[in-house]
Amino acid sequence: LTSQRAAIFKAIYGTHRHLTADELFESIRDSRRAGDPKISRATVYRTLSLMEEGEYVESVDVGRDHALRYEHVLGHHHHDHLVCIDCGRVVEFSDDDLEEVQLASVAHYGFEITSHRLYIYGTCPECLKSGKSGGKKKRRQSISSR
Amino acid sequence: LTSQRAAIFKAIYGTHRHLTADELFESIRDSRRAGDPKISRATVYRTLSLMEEGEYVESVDVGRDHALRYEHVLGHHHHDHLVCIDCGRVVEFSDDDLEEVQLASVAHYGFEITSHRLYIYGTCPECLKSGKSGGKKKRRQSISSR
DNA sequence: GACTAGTTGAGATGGAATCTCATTAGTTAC
DNA sequence: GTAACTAATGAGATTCCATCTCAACTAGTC
Repeated sequence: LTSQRAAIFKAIYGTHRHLTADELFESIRDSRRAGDPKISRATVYRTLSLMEEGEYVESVDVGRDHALRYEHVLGHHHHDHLVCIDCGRVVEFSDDDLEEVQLASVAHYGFEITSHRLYIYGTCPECLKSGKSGGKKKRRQSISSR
Repeated sequence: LTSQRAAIFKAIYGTHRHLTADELFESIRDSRRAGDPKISRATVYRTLSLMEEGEYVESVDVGRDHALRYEHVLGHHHHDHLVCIDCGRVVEFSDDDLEEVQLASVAHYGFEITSHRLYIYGTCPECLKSGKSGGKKKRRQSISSR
């Protein structure tokens, strides 16, 4: 465990935000705190891979046109995302039954399942109330990840 | 409707495979069939965006280290995707129970649900057999779960 | 101190997708 | 038929995220 790795660890476990590798890199590089070492992007990426493999962090793919974000995972539970197509609001949710049914659905294909990604799109209560839905579609939303 | 667009349309509706923009581009460029026009990558990407917006095709995100794949969507029933993170193979599946459980999971948030996307990632039986799957690929695969 | 193994930093590289802008094709007006 | 407009195209440059390369560094061992 080098001082670079410790700094990354500290940064990720010290916030509840979902950080990108680059945000992490910049925050450590620009930090004036004592003990924060010199660091390079390569090290951040390498360390995040290691941490992901060791299941200390998890990456969240917010869409093809955004960098991956990372969240710490010790003491946290898996969740999916409910997205408002009008205002872009994201709600996290989780449901163990759902997880089970998902796995059951594909069991007979013989894959070794490692992960999944579920996005549910709709209009949130606030947007429904303000009645604007049905207006302009979010052209990018359909791409789900561009 | 230009001849380029027609060629793209024809190519995508002429197969059940899930093609990447680049595969599409190459197949049209290299085609010696009469009527297939000169084409550029930019046109392919532009046309795919248009077709997606018009709901003629849908993009399938096979993972961060693979290009997006496209499938035609007219005359098809909703389905989800089971994706091999090693070879990129995509299996379509659908399960009405799963759909119901999904809706039930988020019912209490008060959203008016319009659509969803579910990708389940794993290693397909063939790749499992060829045994290479512990190797280098793992890290790139981005996940929002597990 | 010299050997070895593992880690690091800076910049080069890679791949997918987008953008720029001059050229071309298609329409309409006269 | 052709001049004037408008829209679409192609080639290559560009962007962005992520990975790779490789020389320099560190830490532990003998």
